[in-house]
Amino acid sequence: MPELPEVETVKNVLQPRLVGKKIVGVDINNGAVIADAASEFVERLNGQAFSDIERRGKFLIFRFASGDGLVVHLRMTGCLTLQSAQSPTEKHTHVAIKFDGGDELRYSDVRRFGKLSYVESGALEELDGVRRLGVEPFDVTVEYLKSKICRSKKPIKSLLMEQGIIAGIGNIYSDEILFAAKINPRRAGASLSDGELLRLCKAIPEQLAYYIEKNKVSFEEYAESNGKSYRNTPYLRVYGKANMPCPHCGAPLIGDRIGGRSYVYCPNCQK
DNA sequence: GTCGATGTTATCAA
DNA sequence: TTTGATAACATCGA
Repeated sequence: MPELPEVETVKNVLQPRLVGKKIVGVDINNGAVIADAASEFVERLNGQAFSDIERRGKFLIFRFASGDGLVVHLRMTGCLTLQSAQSPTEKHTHVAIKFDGGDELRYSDVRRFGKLSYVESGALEELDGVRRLGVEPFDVTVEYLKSKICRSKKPIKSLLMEQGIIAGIGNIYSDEILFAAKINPRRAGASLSDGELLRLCKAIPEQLAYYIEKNKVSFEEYAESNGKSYRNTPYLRVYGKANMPCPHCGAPLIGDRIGGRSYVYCPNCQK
């Protein structure tokens, strides 16, 4: 499900409620979502106290007072909620991290693509995936972007989704970014002019910041929807809107596929 | 019942 | 080098 704006929402919702909480137990219903052995995972989490939450790309990094950490990637359908231990559990809840106050952090994931990894202090950045990430979208410069894509024949949409170039952009927001920058998703990276690179470089942080803002939800609202309350989808301009009128020029938006991923663009506005 | 698609990513073959 | 298929898995809609 989530790309950077949604992961940012999860972080913002959980942060104030989670920091300071001490783990008194861990229930694992399905060890498939744990990177290492389940028993070891439980043992190491026990007694840890949360000190902070960070987001890096689409990864959530929970820091403990001990210096160790818990790294979570939600992939397609992963979901984290903080709930009372008494509240009914969803069908696909695989892990429950229990606190002394009687509530628990639950990880549910219908398709089980997501992963939870316990990481020792100092080894956080070396975790596979995290280690290979490119810059955060808010730190992209024209020079950086140019250096990464100017020799590539790959479609710019695919390049935007490469986590090793820019961390956090997926299928939805690559469509939205390219629409905002008025660039055809199929254009080869190497074919972009300096002017187009500039537009792209501006659109990347602007679009993500816009959708983070539109996605702000209260803790209660988030909990109520079992962590599925992503409120920014009504504001999407092209993703999932094939055949509907372009919000800019009114021409019908076109749906197509690149490398197995569907995308939508306006043939009139995006050259 | 079947097929295709779904917001992710690692890996492998051509 | 790069592109596409595949695999992990469950669910939904046509």
